[in-house]
Amino acid sequence: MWVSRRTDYATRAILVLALEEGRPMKLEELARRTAVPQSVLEQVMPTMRTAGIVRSDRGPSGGYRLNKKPEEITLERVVRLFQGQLAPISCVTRHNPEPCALSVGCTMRSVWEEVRDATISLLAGVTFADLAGRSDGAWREPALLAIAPAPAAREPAEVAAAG
Amino acid sequence: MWVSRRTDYATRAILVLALEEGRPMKLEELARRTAVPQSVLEQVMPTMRTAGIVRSDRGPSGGYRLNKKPEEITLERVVRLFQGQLAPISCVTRHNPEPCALSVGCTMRSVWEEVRDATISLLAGVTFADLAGRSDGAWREPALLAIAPAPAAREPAEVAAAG
DNA sequence: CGTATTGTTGACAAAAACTGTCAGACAACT
DNA sequence: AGTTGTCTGACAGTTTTTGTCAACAATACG
Repeated sequence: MWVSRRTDYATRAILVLALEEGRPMKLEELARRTAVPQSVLEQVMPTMRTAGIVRSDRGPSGGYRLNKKPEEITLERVVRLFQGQLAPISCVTRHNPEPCALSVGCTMRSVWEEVRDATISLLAGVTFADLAGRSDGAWREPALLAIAPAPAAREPAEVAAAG
Repeated sequence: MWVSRRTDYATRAILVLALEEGRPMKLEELARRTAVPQSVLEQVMPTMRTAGIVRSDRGPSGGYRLNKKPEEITLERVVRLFQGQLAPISCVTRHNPEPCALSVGCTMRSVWEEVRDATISLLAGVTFADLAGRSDGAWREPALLAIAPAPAAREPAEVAAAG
């Protein structure tokens, strides 16, 4: 039910690039605009380059650009890249699901499959052109990025299940 | 995008109890029927008891029973209990979301909210009466549980994002 | 009462995942 | 050649997850 930080970072980066369509953006600027540590983007961006989502040019006047049109990049694509399998549990991944300890008649399976499919179809239906459209300006203000990131507190809802 | 093992275990346990409606089931039997390590169920079941989902009786002839009718227990309830916040990212939890580093105009936020809501409404729409209905027999065969559980391998899909 | 049976609790260890940092290699442009 | 910028892998600290265990509390039954 949770998306890793790198996934979050990646989507932000693509969104910024989509808004800046065309102009190559340096890692340093991209990091600033997305409020992501540059050292992490150093890892994230090459992964997306390998996947064909962005292209990069080295040297002065280099930087990152989208390698496709924003409307061709779905959120699912990006999430998948960093998140791995989208299934909520290992016995219902779409490709080679792990054999279930309760293989025959594992009833829960069908529900997890539904959750998976709902998530996937939602993510697959959103492109970065859509997102850029929703964005409208606010992102372009570097001043807004000055807010300090709060430390993440991620506690279970009601009772601690673990000791 | 992933559900913890304990969440999985908990749902299995409730399902088995729903199928056995009425009869109290000992931890040991429950563990066997769900293929869950007993020592883990020792943690999971009391949590569900505290939450009012099951009741327990000690002593000989004791064990666990559902504390509500299966149709009153939604999957969301159980998942929430162990999974904590269902939002895919910390700035979009329904209750006190963490302030976003890009608070104003954080475009991604709306999508994560959609993912969250889709997941929640799906989980909230499924009760354990439904699940028990889907189950139909297969679960009742202890023989089917003999299959050894495979070690979980949970790797990113395409390119390793981390070193 | 006492004993066997069963759930309860908290501490704990090992493993895995996540996050962020860094240094040095490599490529392209001037 | 030098400068700018990307690429890669190793790495350390932290947090989460997973499972185990032992001591404890309550109930049933003789």
